[in-house]
Amino acid sequence: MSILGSLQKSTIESLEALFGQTFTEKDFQVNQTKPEFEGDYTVVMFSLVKSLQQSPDAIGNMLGKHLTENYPHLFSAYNIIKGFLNLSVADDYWINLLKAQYNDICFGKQPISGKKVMVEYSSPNTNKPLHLGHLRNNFLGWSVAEILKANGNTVFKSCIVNDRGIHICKSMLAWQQFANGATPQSTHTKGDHFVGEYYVRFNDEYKKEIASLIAGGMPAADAEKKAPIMKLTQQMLQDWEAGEPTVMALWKKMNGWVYDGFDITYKNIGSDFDKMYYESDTYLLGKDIVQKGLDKKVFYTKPDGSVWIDLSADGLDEKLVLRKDGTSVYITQDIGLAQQKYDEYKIDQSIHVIGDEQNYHMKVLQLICKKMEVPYAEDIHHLSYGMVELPTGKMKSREGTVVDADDIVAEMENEAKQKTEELGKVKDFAEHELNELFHTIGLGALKFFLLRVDPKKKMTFNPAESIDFHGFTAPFIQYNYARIRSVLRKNEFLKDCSIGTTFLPLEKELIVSLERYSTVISQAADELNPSAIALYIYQIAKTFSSFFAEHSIGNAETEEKKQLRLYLANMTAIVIKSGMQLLGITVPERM
RNA sequence: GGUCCGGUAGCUCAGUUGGAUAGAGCAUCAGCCUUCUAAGCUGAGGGUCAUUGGUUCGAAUCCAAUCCGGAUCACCA
Repeated sequence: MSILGSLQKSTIESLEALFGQTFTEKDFQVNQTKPEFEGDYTVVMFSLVKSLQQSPDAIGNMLGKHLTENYPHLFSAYNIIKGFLNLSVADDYWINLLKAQYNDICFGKQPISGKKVMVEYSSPNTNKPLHLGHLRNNFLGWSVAEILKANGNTVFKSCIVNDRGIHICKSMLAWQQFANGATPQSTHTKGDHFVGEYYVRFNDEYKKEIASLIAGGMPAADAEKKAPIMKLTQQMLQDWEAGEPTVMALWKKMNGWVYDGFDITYKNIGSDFDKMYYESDTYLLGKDIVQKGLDKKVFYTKPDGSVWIDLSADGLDEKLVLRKDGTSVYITQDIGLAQQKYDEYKIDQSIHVIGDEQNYHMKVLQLICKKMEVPYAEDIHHLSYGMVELPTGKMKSREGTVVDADDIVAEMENEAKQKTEELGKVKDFAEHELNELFHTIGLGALKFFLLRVDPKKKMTFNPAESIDFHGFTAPFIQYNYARIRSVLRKNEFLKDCSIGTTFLPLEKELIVSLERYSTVISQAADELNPSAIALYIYQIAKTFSSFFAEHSIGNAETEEKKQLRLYLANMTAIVIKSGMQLLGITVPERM
């Protein structure tokens, strides 16, 4: 049990013994003690005043006395300042923790609980390459999956590929009309980028046609519908749905190019999936559920034959679930896919990593599932994250104003290369080791940059300012890991050597922080928030960095001190490596 | 217009179910490499927590109103 948990438990027991009243851990607050006061953890008395009918200081005195007397293995001293009971945790406690856990690579993680969770993330379209916004999604989804695993869940990572629909036909049509048979191979272009160019080309041509129609006197709204290239695209979609062979062949060919490109990108950024869903397989799902909903009178039919749900009583609007021609819409597929995931994996929770622009859509999905009374309705969770914007505003693939995923990763690696070469510390590395290091540092910096911010907040990325490698960044953390590893290579652990009984302030700060790891993991899992991990690991690295500058490990005053510091350094390395892994970031042995 | 999200130092962000004198990084300034990696360390300056009112022992945090920014409300996905 964590020290926080032990403190809560012993406080509850003490209050019961002292006052004969039963409390839970929610009835009082426990904080880390501020550095300006003596102690490690603080119990705030005020919330107990009402039910105990005593002054905060009186309760604090009794509680502090009782805790130190009855739990001497946990608490060694206490003081009370203005209603705050500051408790000093016994040095023995930390020494024992250090001895037991300093080399445990599973430290902080929970055993498997049996709970099954699916995390759906990434969800690319097959008409354009991934951009910076997708990277935020990918890093978030992957990290949340790892954090949930660390918290004992069995996790399935899934991906729904938007591989059909009018937007896919746009790039197909543009290729058909303008490519003259060009291929990724013939142009030496990565497949997803190649197809993306035709998606942009479509929109350029479309705009031109609209402009000339308007110039000819047609109203703008009509021009958008009547542009010849759009008419052809709509025809192509109908042909696709009819399974017309040449369209199907073109579709398969171009999607194949895109998948070849995605494979490279996913491999490069470390995304992987246990299950791929394709919209071309799932877009008809959900229709039979709509029928059930009609039977249950959850849905209703309008005179033209279209099917709707009225959510106005829930503060939303009427929502279409089936077109008048009987074809399904976006939400219909999601209803069907949710059912399929549940049937296939018997999951207890389904997490959808989707941008906040779809908050409304996900709310509708959850509501429909509830009204349909499906068993998994309460377990659909939308992990909503804010958009990544440029200083000039939103990124738009259609207009080509995006920060491309492959480009930004390459730039970061290049940046890492430059800085590494300037410092000149790894001149003995072989070329493949150097490339691996640049990848580790560059991609790490990018992942950390995107993950350190609360997911729900939108963020601005300024391409003119390079992402930092100093301060609250992955390279800083990686650097501290490398320093620890260097020290550990140069010094030996002695078997059966005492590590002393006391701590200097910075040693103490480090072990107290390390102990919190499990609490931080479970908090991050509850909140589905990797930034909690990022913040914590940075704080660990910072504390170690101060410690490292202040105290020598190899030349410690005594052998006991040296051993203590080696234990501390080793445990710090393990927590840093473990925590960074939860963010999808690797740490180098040297840099 | 309805609904939802956000507004904390020049910039980017933390700030636990309300708690002690609101914290980091970047940038600026001043120090620190002859010893374990200076991608570092130490220190300084920098705040009307958007505004106003309320709730109470106590509010950046909760409530109400207002201002500003964003998302969304498609027979698109």
